[in-house]
Amino acid sequence: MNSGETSLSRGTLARHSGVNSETIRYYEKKGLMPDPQRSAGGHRIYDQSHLKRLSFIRRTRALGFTIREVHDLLDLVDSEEYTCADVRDRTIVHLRDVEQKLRDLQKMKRTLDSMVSKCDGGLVPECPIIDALFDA
Amino acid sequence: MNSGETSLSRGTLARHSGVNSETIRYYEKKGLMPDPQRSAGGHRIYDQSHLKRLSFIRRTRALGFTIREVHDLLDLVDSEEYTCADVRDRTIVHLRDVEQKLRDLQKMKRTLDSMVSKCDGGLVPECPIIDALFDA
DNA sequence: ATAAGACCTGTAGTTACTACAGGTTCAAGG
DNA sequence: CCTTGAACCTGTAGTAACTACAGGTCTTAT
Repeated sequence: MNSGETSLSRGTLARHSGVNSETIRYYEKKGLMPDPQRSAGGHRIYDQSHLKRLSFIRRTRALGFTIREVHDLLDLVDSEEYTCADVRDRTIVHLRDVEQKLRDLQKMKRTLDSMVSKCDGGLVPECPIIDALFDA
Repeated sequence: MNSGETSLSRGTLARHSGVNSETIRYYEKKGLMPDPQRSAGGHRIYDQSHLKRLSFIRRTRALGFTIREVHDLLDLVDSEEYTCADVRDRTIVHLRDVEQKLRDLQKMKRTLDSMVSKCDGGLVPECPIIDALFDA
């Protein structure tokens, strides 16, 4: 059995995804991760698709999306029962949000870049970083 | 008095920054916001610089940085006592993080863009969005 | 066969807010 | 000047999203 399918324990999934193993249980309870298969003794059994899903959740959370929003994004994937118009509307909301985050990060990157390049061993230059990043 | 300086109450600062007014108190307790001036009766008095700082905090938190990390970024601004090498090292750490977040967001934006453009009124197309966004 | 280590459930603690209770101050209208 | 209602004060309690622990069971390498 299990020729091409690698099965993973919760701990292994945790190590591979970078998500704390307790958090995996938490995501299951919150409905972000599906109830997985179980061994005869009750241990959770995961596969590659769970790893992808969990990595997606980790990165999306790290970008500041709430659990609710991640759930929403995953619904776009999981469900076949929305109309295309629904999906488009929901997607556009997230897209606006993503675009704003992108602009903010680009500003931040430019400022950090310029700080790094200005620093050449002396004392701290005058860095009105807040002004540069976010004018009011 | 107060010719060019507009002074702001906590509520006004909250409305202008988009940060909950209770959260302003919280940030003060955590040392992200400075102890502000007080009126004779004890009310907090803010100015334009507080507004900038608070907006910075809000956006940076929305990008998934922890309070600790925001504190760290603000330290780069506030302090004159670090050497330039210190600042550069700390900045580079954040820069790597920002660059990863940028890559993730760009992937997410591309996928959302393509979802929106594919949707033209029918049913949901097959969207293996997780695969598209984050291959394992 | 057995013992260390990973897993099980349920619960309690932490971080980052957010809301409320009970009282004081401010500022606009009379 | 006085009132009165909104906004503010402090301290504390509640929520979201984890994270850790306690006490017991299962797995797996020897």
